[in-house]
Amino acid sequence: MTRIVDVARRAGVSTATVSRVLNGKSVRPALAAAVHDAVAELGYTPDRTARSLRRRHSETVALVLPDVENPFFTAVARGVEDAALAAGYSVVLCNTDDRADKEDLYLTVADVENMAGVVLAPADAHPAIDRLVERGRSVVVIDRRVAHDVDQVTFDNRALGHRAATALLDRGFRRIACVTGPATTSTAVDRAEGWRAALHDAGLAADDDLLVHANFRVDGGYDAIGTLLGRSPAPDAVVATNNLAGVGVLRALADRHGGPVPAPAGDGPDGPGLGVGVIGDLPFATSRTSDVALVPLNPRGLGTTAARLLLERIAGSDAPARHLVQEIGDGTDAVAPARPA
Amino acid sequence: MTRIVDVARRAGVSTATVSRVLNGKSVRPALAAAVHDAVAELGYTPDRTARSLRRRHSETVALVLPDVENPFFTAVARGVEDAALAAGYSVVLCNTDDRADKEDLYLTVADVENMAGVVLAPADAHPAIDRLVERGRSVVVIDRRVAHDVDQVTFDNRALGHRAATALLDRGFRRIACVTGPATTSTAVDRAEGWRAALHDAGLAADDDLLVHANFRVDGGYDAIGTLLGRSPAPDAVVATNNLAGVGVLRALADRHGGPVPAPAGDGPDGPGLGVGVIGDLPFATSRTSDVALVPLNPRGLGTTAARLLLERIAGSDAPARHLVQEIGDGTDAVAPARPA
DNA sequence: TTGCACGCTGTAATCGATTACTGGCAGGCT
DNA sequence: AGCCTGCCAGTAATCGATTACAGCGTGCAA
Repeated sequence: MTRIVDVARRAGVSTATVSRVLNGKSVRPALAAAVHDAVAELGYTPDRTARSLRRRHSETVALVLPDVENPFFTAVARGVEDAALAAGYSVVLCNTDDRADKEDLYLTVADVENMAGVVLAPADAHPAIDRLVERGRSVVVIDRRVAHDVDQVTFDNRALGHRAATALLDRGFRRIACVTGPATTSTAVDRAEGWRAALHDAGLAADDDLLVHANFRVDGGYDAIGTLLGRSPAPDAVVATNNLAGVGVLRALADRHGGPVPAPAGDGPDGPGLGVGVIGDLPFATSRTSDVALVPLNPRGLGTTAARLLLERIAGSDAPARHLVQEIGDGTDAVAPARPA
Repeated sequence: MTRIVDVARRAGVSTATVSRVLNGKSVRPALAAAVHDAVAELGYTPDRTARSLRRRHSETVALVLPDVENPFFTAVARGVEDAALAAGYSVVLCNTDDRADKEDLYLTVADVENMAGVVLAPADAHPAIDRLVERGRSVVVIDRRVAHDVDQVTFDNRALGHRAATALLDRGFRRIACVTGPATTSTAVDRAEGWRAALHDAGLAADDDLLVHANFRVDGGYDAIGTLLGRSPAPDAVVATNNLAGVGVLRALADRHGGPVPAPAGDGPDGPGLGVGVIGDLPFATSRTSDVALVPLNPRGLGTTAARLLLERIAGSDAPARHLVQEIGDGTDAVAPARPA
């Protein structure tokens, strides 16, 4: 292992000078050149651990997610990883299973490991990030809004719900149900609100019968179809407000009578078909998705945006906390400042 | 930040004693108790960075994967994470996109970051792990076999291929094609070999026409169906040797005539249906999977097994390199030693 | 009683990079 | 000439935990 002293000796300078050259402080050109030569000859890379000890923070960021097995979050992870890596940071991945206690654990780990920062998709509306923030660690919250005064990046969830419902309205459906997540998550609530607003805008009632608070997993969507088909009158279409609920809905329909229908007229042989709208992407769909009204998201963009904010904080920005809205149009990753609440 | 000296002062002992208590060396019980009290009162946690500097390796393991967006690998990641976390290690995730250059980069990062070890699903048969091994870092290779003398955990891929083909034979199919991955990966080759053997065992010819070397992604499976339907005589069923190729196959069939058929008799309205067998799981399938002959895997078990081996190495085991075969029966994570090659 | 061995504890060195502080030198000003 | 300023480079302190080494006390044997 070559150390900084080896480089210093070889270049005929002090370790301080080597350090300065490597960190871009001003040094006489001749010495800088000698240092660079020595570094190249010895193949020297600074020891990250020693550097972290001295600098009091590491070059690692934590990405704390409810569920890495959800393709939405894996895409987020890719985005974070891309941006972080380009800046020389590594990403450690942490799964909370949507449980506050595991989340706390990981946030503590991030703290005692002196990680440079945390990107957090919180399990509930009150993540334990205050201590981290007080200690000067950078934190960016994504996907779900929280009341804390930290940087946040979310989608315009109300607009997403509105758009999904409108797409089904445009296809001619009239009695449109909504399968959303727990009422405790802002994402679930906001998307459902958008759905409701779209129905109102179309002059239709958003019957409470038609709103199901399930969970954001496959089984939630699956079971919700059972519930909804028991309503009378039954809906003629359903909006699933996230990808996994959408998978569950589609699988339930496939198990019953062959899948979603593109328009109200298209009754299948096994009963009246349901139209389906899904907020999110279905990268592993095993059926035709052209009959589904998809409102694609841009989770990877969400990840890169969050990482960018985080890196700015790590670099020392002390601007007031920002709340960005991740744009989704056509997979670009443009970002708009949040509407004033 | 409370440091070890604070604890030492409070307990009225030296830092050496505190360290020894915390690391389980023998210390007079009275002092140990005092240290424990002080630790509890101050809420002390040792600084991992400082510890890593001194111990010359960190408490982090790298998990280097071709593609975290593939549900198979995310499940592997969960397994590794569970086991590593239980042992107090963090996991950093690295995406190689199946490219050797990115893989090299990450392996180098793992080295210069003094990571305790690496779990690697290699992009090709010759990962650059020799330098890591020489430097005494622990390495476990998973999923694909390599010629290096390191611990490896794989599935019995030949048996998997055999089983998938046999399942289709049992359903009455006779002209069974195979869509597998690049001929450069042992996994793709072995599974195809199993497919071929099953046909031979049934007294059928494994026509070269029916073996497609695609890639292990969705588009590979999708396009392969186009190729196979152009053969004459066309196959009556197809084995996809990994999950994503399976997704592609199913989606291609859905786009053409409504999906897989459970048996050769079941011609659909839009043409002769194909039977489908898939090695792997389809957690995000949006169609009925009961018509698909699934050979489920146990990627999470693969991950925990690999992590277990890795942790043993990190703890200092210098047993000869092991090659384990991950069992898949019923989702358990039992492990058998490899058959002698 | 003296000597030796053993076991526990404390002091201080160590891991490797960063950086506060000090000192030297050059150039400009009075 | 004498003084001050500013720039640059080197020395050494520093981050916090671990551990080699030394010292001390106890107990046993001669």
